[in-house]
Amino acid sequence: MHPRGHGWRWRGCSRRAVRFLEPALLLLLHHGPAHGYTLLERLESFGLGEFDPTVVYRALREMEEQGWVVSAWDREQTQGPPRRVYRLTPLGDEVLRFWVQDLEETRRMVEDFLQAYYQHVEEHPMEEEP
Amino acid sequence: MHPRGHGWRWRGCSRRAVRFLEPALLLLLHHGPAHGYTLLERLESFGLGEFDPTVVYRALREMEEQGWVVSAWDREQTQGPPRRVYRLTPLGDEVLRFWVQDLEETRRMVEDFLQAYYQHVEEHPMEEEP
DNA sequence: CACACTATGTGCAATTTGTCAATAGTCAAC
DNA sequence: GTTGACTATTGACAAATTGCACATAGTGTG
Repeated sequence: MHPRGHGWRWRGCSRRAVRFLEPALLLLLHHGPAHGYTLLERLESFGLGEFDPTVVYRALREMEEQGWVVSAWDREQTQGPPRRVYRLTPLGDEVLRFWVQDLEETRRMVEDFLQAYYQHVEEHPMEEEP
Repeated sequence: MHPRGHGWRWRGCSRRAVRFLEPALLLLLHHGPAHGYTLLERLESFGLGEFDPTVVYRALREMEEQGWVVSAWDREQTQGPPRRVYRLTPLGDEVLRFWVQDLEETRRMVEDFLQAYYQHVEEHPMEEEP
């Protein structure tokens, strides 16, 4: 059974993947330059769900505004229209390291939360309804 | 050093990959009924950062709309104006269990990401700038 | 040329989040 | 008795985020 239909909107769940988008793109670009369309595919094989192309392209353009990546047009080796090839900048590399620190902290938070949950339900296995 | 000033936004802590507010409130209410103001304080002692009161109260009202909690006014044992005491419903209890499953999945994602990162930087310790 | 696939982009509505300010009761001190 | 500090909740609106529908355009195949 799924909590939809009980008023569960699945927020935070469908949205969760989006929160990983920027760090995931930075990490993929740490492997080497790439263009949006392949990044889109690699993201999915990354364990996160599917992404709307628009969202990915937009994220890349915003990351370029921030100076985390730079892009150049590639009109050559393409099986379609020209494509924009993104490359990580030193700043982007730095930002990726900060993201990693942040995810470490997040991991601790998730673990603390889950531990608190399991410990509590262990001590209070049945909840009496008043 | 913090990446502010490099275009990194980091307002509050909103860009964190995981949002804990709702599951944390559900877990706190699993301990027993409580009103917003104390939940606000307990959230902070929970290891998560500080929360804006408005955000917490709003979350509680929305959770009530969803039927995860119910509230009643308490005009008695108060050191101030009447307060709204929230209590977890059976549905809220169920939703908490789904949140826990979701956080387990999130934990796996964070761990996979971090592992991919560390593995990659280990194999490519220095990035040459072209 | 019609069609599938590659590749990127615009624009806008809907939702979510942040913030500022308002209201209001209790208590203690002055 | 009123000023100020703390308790407690809410409203309204701006700003940011996200989803989605659609637009554009090149390449290769039958």
